[in-house]
Amino acid sequence: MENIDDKDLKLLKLLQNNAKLTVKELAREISLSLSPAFERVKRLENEGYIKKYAAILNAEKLNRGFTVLCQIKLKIHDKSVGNDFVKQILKIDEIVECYNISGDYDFFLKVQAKDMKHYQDFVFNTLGCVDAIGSTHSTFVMAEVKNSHGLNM
Amino acid sequence: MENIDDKDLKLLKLLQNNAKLTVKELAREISLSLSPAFERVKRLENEGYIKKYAAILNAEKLNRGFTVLCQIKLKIHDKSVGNDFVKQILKIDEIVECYNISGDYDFFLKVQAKDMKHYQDFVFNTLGCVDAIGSTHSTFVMAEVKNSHGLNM
DNA sequence: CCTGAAAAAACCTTAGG
DNA sequence: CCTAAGGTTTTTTCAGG
Repeated sequence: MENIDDKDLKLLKLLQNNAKLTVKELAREISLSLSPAFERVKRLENEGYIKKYAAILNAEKLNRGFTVLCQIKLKIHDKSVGNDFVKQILKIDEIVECYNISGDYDFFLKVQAKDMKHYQDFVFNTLGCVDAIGSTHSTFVMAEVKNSHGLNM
Repeated sequence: MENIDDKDLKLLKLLQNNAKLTVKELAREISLSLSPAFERVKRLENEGYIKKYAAILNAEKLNRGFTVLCQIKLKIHDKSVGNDFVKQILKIDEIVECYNISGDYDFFLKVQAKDMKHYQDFVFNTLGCVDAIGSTHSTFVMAEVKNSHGLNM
């Protein structure tokens, strides 16, 4: 893994916050001229520091403003059941994140639904069809206090 | 709130996945010519469907690949303590997300640290200095199974 | 690492259908 | 909604220090 300096880090911060900044603007921010700034951005992209550029969408306006944190226990802890579970999780749109976790539960899901009614339907009719699931525990998000959409550096 | 059609939805999906697509490419994908495609994107931006454009960074390469889900109970449940807590949370870099939640705990944090050692230091020296906190419970992420970095539509 | 120039591409607007 | 044109800006490359 290669090294990055303060200017690279600043570029990453700036682009994380606003991917539409032009090379000219970035160059000014890091006190370099256009060419080296451009080269740095390309290097950060090529070396994988920047995974991709994405539009951050408004979940509320797209009927996905109801966030639930859902913990899951598998019925049986073997490889094939786990693989089966993962395969199904990947196909479910409401699940935006899934982590294999330590503790009493096996998986942690972040679910984005329209509202409580939608979530109930999701639990019964979507999760309910995932055979590997033993039990679930839902925690409801009442308010989003902080969401950096990335790293704070 | 205005309505969006299938083409708008497709634009949002495409841009969520890759914000660097040109208007020409987007136009081709939704089978429209350049001008209306351009107008649609601007409309989606202006009406707030697109909150911003961001570079998605590689947490691993930036020494933030160790993810912990941390639940927090406040000492006292009054407005000033809550506000105080929130104000401090916003300033802590390792905390990338924070939600006010239902259930036994009051807040849910997603923490990105370098490694366990860094996390331990974070719990003792950073969270340890947040006066409002009554108790914490850490759940460690062993593997990221799914992360859409947005909505699945 | 830098400056500066310049080609190529994309953006954005406007006019007309 | 479309095409087409044209100015502006940005991207990208390249020569030379």
